[in-house]
Amino acid sequence: MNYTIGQIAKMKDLSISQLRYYDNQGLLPFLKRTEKGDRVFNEDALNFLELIICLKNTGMPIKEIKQFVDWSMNGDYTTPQRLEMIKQHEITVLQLIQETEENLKRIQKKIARLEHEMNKSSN
Amino acid sequence: MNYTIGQIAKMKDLSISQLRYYDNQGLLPFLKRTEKGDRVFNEDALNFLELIICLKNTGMPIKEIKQFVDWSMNGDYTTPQRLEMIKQHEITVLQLIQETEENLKRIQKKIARLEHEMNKSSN
DNA sequence: ATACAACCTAAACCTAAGTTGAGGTCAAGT
DNA sequence: ACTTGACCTCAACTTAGGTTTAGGTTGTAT
Repeated sequence: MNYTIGQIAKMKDLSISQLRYYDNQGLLPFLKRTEKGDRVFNEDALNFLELIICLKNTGMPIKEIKQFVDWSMNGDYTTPQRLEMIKQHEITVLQLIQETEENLKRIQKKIARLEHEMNKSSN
Repeated sequence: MNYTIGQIAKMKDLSISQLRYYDNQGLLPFLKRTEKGDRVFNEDALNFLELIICLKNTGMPIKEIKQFVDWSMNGDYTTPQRLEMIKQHEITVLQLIQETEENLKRIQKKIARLEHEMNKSSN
């Protein structure tokens, strides 16, 4: 199945200009074009894009994602580099989750205090 | 106990210019100054700062934090607004954690595939 | 006395991650 | 024929969140 940039934008909840921006930054080198020049996403492209979105949404900067993509296009001998990068990113994400959970606790404590305060002042 | 901006920066792992920037954006209205003009953080200020850092690190934009701070300085009748805002933020953070956990799974699958690929090519 | 460190302000500068605008191509429907 | 919609490029613009720079004050150690 093939998709246009507009269809992908809707599916993945990104803007069209965001997708074009990623392409310009070299994040989507696997994209084909029609004779007319329109970008074409096939299943493989969609799959790769999903990985890229995943890395982006977990805080990896675009430059770093580009390095990963460049390695991916460079064949199997780059597997060790990619593996190392993504393992490091896994650690980062695990830390992020943990810190966010601690922050969540603090937020919930604050909620409890504000609720207590509301009950007081309603008397 | 009172602290200087430099001490706070080290404690909270922020830059001094970041703290001054937050102050300029109106995030630290509780700060006192010495006669000389130096910022002074006391225990209350430190506590409030920690909440602000917590909101910031869970993705709340500075403008929104400022709204919260403004309400906080405006006395008890703003408790409902503050409560509503922070409850909404709790939901956002819960969603963020969940999405990040899903992304983590995808990253771990990718790691597994890359490791598999390395084993193959080492034969 | 003088040098150094730690603080200050205001304004200019910077980077990442996009968005917007002008001007253009093409295919489909009326 | 012509309008509409979906795509295109390239360059300029925007926004958030800071950092840097230049110039200045103050308190402490040598």
